[in-house]
Amino acid sequence: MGVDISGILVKHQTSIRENGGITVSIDAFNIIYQFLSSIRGEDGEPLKDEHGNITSHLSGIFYRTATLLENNIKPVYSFDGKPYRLKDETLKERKAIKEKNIAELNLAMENKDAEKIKTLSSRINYITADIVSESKKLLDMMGVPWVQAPSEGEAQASYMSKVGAVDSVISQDYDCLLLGARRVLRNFTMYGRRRISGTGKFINITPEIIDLKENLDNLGITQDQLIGIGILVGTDFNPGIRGIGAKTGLSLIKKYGDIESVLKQKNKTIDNLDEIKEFFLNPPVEDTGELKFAPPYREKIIEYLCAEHSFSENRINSILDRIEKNYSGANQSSLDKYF
DNA sequence: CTGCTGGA
DNA sequence: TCCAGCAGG
Repeated sequence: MGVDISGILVKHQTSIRENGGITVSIDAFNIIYQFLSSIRGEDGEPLKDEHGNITSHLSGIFYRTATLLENNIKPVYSFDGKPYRLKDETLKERKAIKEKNIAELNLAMENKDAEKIKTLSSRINYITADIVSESKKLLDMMGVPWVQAPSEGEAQASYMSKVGAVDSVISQDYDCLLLGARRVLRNFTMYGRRRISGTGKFINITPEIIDLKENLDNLGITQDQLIGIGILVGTDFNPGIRGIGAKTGLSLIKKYGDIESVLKQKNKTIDNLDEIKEFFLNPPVEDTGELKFAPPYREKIIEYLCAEHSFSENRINSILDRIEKNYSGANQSSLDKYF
């Protein structure tokens, strides 16, 4: 997914603890999609409340956000607006369906459920307008700000790190670096072992931090050249040049100076090259005002998650207790002011 | 994905 | 006490 320039990047192992106090941006659609495909019950379906409404996104957002807040990390969620004009909607949709089917297929294979494997292709999940509005509503109740990106949420999230509105972007995608994010945190809330899909094997996952300036200095290239490497390798907007991976891309860009010269030497073309470059250099984004955080509004959250959506009151209360430790100085008037 | 629990 | 495996909604 995204731009695979992993092979040329310097990464540092980090931990949630040593990042206490920072502010981070998160591409909301990206993680909601992950939650919908990975938070599932034994039947392989997303979690649902007693009325049959999907709740995997609420579960994921609540627990993920809580983990960050408990560690004194302040998240801002960036929601997709209009897709960038270069994004091929049909391809994007097919890609999403494919990814979901792969995730479900892995699950079915683990369960050795032959019948389920057959029905996979007919089951498709979309991020609906309800899922989006429910997610925003929960964030409001948790006192966590979100921004509506004019276009791609990832571009907006990266821009906030670029201009210092947040410290880092939490993302698995290296696209953020092409988009100018100063720092990217990967595997940030994962700890210990993670199952490799399909196989029964586990690998150790550790959070890592990637610093843009450090990497540009280390590689001896400019931001424009990094973008050139990314486009040669392939982005969401172009398939990339066959035979060019991150390392080859780097040496070609360093040898010839820019992507145009590389393409000329290789006698290749990339459709919409200028527009793709423009997207990474100057994507549609907006300056955000002051990001306001507030203590979670316990009664509203209990009402929403437990009464309306069948979550366990014990569980939600104990998580809220943990979050509230970071807001011990807050008083009732600040709560009233916020809502 | 993350919390919780029961067996070692 | 620890962590693998299961439950959550």
